[in-house]
Amino acid sequence: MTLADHCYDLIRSDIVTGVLPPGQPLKMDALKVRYGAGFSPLREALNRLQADRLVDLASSRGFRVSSISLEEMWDVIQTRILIETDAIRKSIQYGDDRWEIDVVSSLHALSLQSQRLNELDRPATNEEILSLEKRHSAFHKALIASCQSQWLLSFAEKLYVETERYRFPILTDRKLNKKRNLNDEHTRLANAVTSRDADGAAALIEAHLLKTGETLENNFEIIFPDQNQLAAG
Amino acid sequence: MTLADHCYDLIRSDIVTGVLPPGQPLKMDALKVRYGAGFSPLREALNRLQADRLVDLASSRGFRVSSISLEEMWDVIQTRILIETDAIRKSIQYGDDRWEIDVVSSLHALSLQSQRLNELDRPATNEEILSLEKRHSAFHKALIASCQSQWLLSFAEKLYVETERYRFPILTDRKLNKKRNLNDEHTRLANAVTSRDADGAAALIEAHLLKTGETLENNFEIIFPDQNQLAAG
DNA sequence: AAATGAAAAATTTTCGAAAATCCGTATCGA
DNA sequence: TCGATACGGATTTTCGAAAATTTTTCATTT
Repeated sequence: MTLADHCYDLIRSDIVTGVLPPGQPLKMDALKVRYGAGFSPLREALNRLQADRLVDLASSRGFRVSSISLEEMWDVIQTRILIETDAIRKSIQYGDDRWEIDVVSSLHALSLQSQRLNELDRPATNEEILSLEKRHSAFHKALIASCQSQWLLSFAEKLYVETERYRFPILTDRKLNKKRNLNDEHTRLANAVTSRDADGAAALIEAHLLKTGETLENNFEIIFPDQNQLAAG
Repeated sequence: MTLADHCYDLIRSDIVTGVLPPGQPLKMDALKVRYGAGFSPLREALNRLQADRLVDLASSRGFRVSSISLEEMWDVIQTRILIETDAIRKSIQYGDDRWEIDVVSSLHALSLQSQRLNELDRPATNEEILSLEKRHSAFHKALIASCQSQWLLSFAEKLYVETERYRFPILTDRKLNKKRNLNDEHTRLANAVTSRDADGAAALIEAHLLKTGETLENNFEIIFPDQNQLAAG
């Protein structure tokens, strides 16, 4: 892995976790210090992130973390529904044993960590939440992995990351209580997959994403005060 | 516009027109000479093109033009159908007068150039074909322009460019006769749009893209001998 | 006071040299 | 003969200085 790859991962993670907040200008000198790399790998990473719509680039005016808004969040959710319902149908159509096994095992990995964090008598550490998030991402990826379309997969990946920008800060906020039982929804999804029920799986994904959107909307103002409509500025 | 932006445009155009053929390794020194720029802007451009899936990057092994295949072409077409049918529905739902006018005027611009090239008693120049292609792209963009989803628009743009990789070499090959009357299909699309017929427009887009896919498939072997399955190598 | 514009400061962008890495070839030992 | 390994050239990747650009400051004019 090159330095540019490494910078890409680090900056992307900092944007998703909110360490680099929406709208934040990204000055090259500051980035150099923070990520311990020269101009070249940093600029390569930023150019990739621009293609992911995670940073904005204004000619000769540098990079900044792209803004967020409720409108944009619903755009991502709606587009995810379009992409992922199609991808899960194809995945169910083409998937083999190996794929089914991956779905089941990634679900189990996710529920183990989910359970573990639920039973904690203290707030979860950032590391524990990152591990949960990693398994959550892996499960969602597994569901559509055998759709046989590299384009759908790449779009789904980008959209997923963008939703995490809205979701991650909710996970780490200890004041918010997360009543929603995701385990149930995830299990039903995996069941639809193993019984090769394409219509059912598509409907479950859609419901799951709509519910996610509502959760994100309900917490948006609390987590991101005054961030809405920032794009208009 | 920065040098990096300019390099991006030039290299992207060279990939789409086939000047840089699929699979071609892109050596930095050669690019430096060809595009008259230093390492930095070139590498920035290549990193963006990688996100567009137009070039592949193997860690420390440099860039190469990404391969093409019939399989990949159908993946692009199928994904375009998914994205563009949804986008045109939303576009019809949200579009105002300005949008309708843009559709009509971009259709007219396209048919003017199309007519002009048809009536030529000599083969069209590369420049004339590039102008046609520009208007074709503008028309397709206009149809979905008011869908109100930046994500759909950015996906549609990337997919469109990728299809042009298969289509452009057919346009410039003087031996192939292009019987297909695109004007008719485009006019019907514009009509569906101005009569706000979402189902009709979606069906027309789908048919249009499927037909395009068939044309590309029929000409693939002639234009790209031995290119298929290159990805496997 | 507001607007203009020139000079200075801050910042981004670009360049080519230097470091790191890869790839083909030759050499060695089993 | 085959496989492993070391060498050298080719190539990519990274670095920081230099050039270009934007932003800020501040004096001057209207």
